[in-house]
Amino acid sequence: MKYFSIGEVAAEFNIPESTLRYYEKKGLLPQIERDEAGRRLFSEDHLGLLGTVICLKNTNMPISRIKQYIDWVVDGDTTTALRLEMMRTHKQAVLAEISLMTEAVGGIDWKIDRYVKRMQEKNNESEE
Amino acid sequence: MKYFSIGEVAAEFNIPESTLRYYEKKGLLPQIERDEAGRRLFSEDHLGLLGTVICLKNTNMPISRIKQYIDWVVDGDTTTALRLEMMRTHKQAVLAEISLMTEAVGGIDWKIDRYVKRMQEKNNESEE
DNA sequence: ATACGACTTAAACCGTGGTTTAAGTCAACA
DNA sequence: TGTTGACTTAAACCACGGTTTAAGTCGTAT
Repeated sequence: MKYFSIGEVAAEFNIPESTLRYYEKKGLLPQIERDEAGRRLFSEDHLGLLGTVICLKNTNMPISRIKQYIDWVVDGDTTTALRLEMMRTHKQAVLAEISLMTEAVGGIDWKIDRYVKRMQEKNNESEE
Repeated sequence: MKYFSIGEVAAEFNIPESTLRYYEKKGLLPQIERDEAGRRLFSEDHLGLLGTVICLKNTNMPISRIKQYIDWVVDGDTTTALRLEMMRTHKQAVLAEISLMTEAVGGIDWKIDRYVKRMQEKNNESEE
């Protein structure tokens, strides 16, 4: 099985190594092996897990909750129902936030329109 | 002109009074008048401004940048072009974040599907 | 008169999510 | 042999966005 150094993983996902260490410490990347010199060896599984962590982070799930999810993943198939429920709940929260932001974009557009018109008026005046 | 107490504004927008005081201190709500006893008097204009602040906050604009925007509003029409550019830039950032989240919802959906199937399999097994 | 509720202040405090620092280990290359 | 470069650790530090605390001032209702 192929393993990756922390530097490779950091480059691959374009995040600082310090963040990877921080995630491990917080329990988001469990059971990372080490080589003889104590250096982390990330497996393919860890890359997948990290992808999931980043996905959840991108949707503003707090670290403590991501940890809960990862703990359940580690626990195996007995936690499928719990994970399913968490993902369904989270999806609803994300959709709610997307609508909030989409609504706000409407307000921003409204301002943009006003400013564009104001700029046009200013230009017209200067041509008179 | 009608004025509103901090309690009324807090209730209207459903945010703590402490947050309104914090926003004033940070410069997001400028030129709030006071009554003889030193209590804040929010004008209708302030309600509008607060709506804008909340809109920008809902789209994750940092306080320092919201303050810049408000400063420009206070400066008047000479800053229209600056505000226009800021709103256009911000809109692009918000749209980018919305797509990031929308993409993440795809990943979440994928997990939901897997877990649903896994649950169904488990139920089938228990019926054998 | 007094007690209550709504308000005031400055300053201290808090959780979140990392980032930075300092000191050290190790492998490989000149 | 010695000096890079990639890694290790624990602990300190940071920005952000508020929230809480403590002590005090009003206006009004009983």
